[in-house]
Amino acid sequence: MTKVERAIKSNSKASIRQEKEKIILKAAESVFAEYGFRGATTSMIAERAKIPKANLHYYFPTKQALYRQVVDNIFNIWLQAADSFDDCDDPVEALTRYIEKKMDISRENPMGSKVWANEIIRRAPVIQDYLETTLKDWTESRVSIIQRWIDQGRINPVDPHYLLYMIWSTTQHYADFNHQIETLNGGTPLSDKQYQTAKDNAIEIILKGIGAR
Amino acid sequence: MTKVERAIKSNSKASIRQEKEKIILKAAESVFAEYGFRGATTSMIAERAKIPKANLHYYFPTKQALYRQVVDNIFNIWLQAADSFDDCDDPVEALTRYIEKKMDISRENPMGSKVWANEIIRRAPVIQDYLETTLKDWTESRVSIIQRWIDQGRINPVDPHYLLYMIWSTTQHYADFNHQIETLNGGTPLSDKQYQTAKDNAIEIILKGIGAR
DNA sequence: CGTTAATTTGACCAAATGGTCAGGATTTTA
DNA sequence: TAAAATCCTGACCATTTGGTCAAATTAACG
Repeated sequence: MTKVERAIKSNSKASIRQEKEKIILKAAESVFAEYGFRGATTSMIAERAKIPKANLHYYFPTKQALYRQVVDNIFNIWLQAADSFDDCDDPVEALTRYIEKKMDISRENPMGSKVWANEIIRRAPVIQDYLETTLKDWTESRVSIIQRWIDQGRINPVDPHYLLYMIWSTTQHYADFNHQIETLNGGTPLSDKQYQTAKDNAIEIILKGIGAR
Repeated sequence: MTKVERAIKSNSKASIRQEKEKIILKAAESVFAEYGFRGATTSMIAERAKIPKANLHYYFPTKQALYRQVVDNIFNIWLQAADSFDDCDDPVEALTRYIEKKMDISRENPMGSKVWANEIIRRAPVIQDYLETTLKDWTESRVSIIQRWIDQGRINPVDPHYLLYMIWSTTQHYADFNHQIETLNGGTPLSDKQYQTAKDNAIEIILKGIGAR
């Protein structure tokens, strides 16, 4: 009995679409992550989702539409992490939380991060509007917060932009380059303990690096 | 008079191959950077090199061969940066030099960095052997050096691997994600001055972060 | 039930793809 | 200058690609 068959059993037609879209999106995410938009093929995605290609096109009429959906989901996850920066006015706590959250996302959703990386490398044909609006606004507001910390003498004077880039790159590296890290780790993925150490090290170096602790 | 025509003038048949291969490789690098191996097409590369596709296939019989050549060139650049880590036993100077060199490479050769990123994201189908031999050996030897610094109390105890990953990610981010950075910078690339600041910030935060200064 | 609506899929298509090739142009060499 | 070697390219080809469609299957509902 397949997942879909089980879905049919449990809730039938109503949930079959929901269930299948989820399966397709997951398959699509991993194929887009690995090959980028152009390099990905709808038959690869269909194969990975274990459905005929024609069925895939029943749910998502075009490759574009499917890709768009995948990217939207990723952006929502990104926004989740963004929230963890709020909530707190203390630089140590705010940055610790943010870095932790981003590291967790890299571990739990590496494919999403890779799709994002591919998008940016291709000069963001699909998400350019996000970058210019949501991302830009969020960044500017965070830059202000960090600048205030600097003005208050709570952290050293560094350009907040480059601090953010450092956090983004360091954390996302564990998703985008996990294959390289795995290879250097003797061919096995980082254990939970190793990953915790990586996380601690990242937080430690960055916080100490800006004189926050 | 085209570049090639000039090449013919200056040295003729002997250098024409050399000259054209360079043009093709440069075009190929930028297309592979943008679309990955699968997503790139030989006609796109030919178009960007301003030659007929058949001519491209005269110099590089297959897309694979062309890609291999591009990746080899990039790896050589990588090795260049690797050298700058040697020469010196002082952590501050060695790391400063290394980070500087990597930042310079990101600025001067962003396409190469992107091809590398694509390769890793694709699980290194072409360069896996490099990762397991050259990169692994280099990394292990650098890890030993860093560990010695720690044992000597010259820097704080951090896992050297994660320190290296941080350096790689931070520096390469300025190449791989330069479009995002540009967008957040108001649509214009970082000026030389801004780039210098980014470089200084990266060095400052990392060195202070590990207690080296 | 039986009718309607949603889902599934094999067969198909036009366009794009990596690559070939014959024959022409240019340069080198004897 | 002749012929050998290298370089160039329009036309071509088999395969792959994104996407369609009609017909079949399954579920929903009165």
